[in-house]
Amino acid sequence: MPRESPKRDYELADRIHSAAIHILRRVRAEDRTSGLSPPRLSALSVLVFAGPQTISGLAQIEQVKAPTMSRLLKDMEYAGLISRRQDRKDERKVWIKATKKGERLMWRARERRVRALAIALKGMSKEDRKILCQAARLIETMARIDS
Amino acid sequence: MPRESPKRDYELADRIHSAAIHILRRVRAEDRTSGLSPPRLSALSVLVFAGPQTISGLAQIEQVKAPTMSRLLKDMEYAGLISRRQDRKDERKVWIKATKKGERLMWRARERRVRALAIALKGMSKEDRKILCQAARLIETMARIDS
DNA sequence: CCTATTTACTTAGCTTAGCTAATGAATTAT
DNA sequence: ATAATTCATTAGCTAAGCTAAGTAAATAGG
Repeated sequence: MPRESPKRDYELADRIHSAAIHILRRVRAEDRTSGLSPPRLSALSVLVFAGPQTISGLAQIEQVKAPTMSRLLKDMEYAGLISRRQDRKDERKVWIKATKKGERLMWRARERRVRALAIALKGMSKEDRKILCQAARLIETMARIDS
Repeated sequence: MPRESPKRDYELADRIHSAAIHILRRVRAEDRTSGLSPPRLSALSVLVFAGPQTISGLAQIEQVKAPTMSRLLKDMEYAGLISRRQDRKDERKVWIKATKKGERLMWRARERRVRALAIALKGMSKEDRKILCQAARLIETMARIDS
């Protein structure tokens, strides 16, 4: 329990928060070209990269209530991006899966999104990249620990 | 124009993006306790930490159209969080300023928000913190360069 | 075995936040 | 002087969030 220096922790947290906001702002602009809204894109992203989910499971992952997810999925199904299948054992559950079309759309969107960031990284030194890489890993670890 | 390694740039961008999402997810939960919605909190944050802005200026900073900002501010004024003053030279312009009440609310919200992150940093080694600090600085620089 | 409770999803109805289009008023350009 | 532009607002729409209430399936208790 070292508690190195509370004051600097506070400042550092502030800086990280600010940096996160700026990154996502930048990236959001790219998302608009996908034709899908951010909540739909985000839900689709889970389905594509983490596999099929039940509706309430997906709602939880996306930090949204079930009715909200239910409606998003209704529209996405209509658009041919996802498909449903009932659980064999428990007929209340509905498994949601990205369709081929949904997968293609997601990959393209992710490509654009990440490319926008990659462009910004292009001029950076090897050392700077290493720092960013390590920082990203630290944050991912941090995020996984609780919740 | 070195272009170190496009492939790894791509991966790194992906990781940073993911890290940013996780940070903001975590922090958003804190914001709910402020009683202010995220767009309002964010606009207020600009007013408190960057000083008074015109309405269209603030809209631009928040990446929102003028009518959207206009309505947000109407409600925030009603809540006593901001005040308006016409520009002396150009009577079309309206300068928006956070009130004392707005400032207090913002500081408390920021405090909670940042504290949530600071808790996660608490157990980290000096080296890890340094990496995060440098990374945050790099990202801020990166974000300021274009747009 | 039947009833009661819980769980998964949907529907209905509300609020907030985003947008565009159109308006009014002030400024700038021709 | 008039035309074009700029700043803010209003009106009216859509999307996305919520809660409350409803249906159907699964589970628990007596």
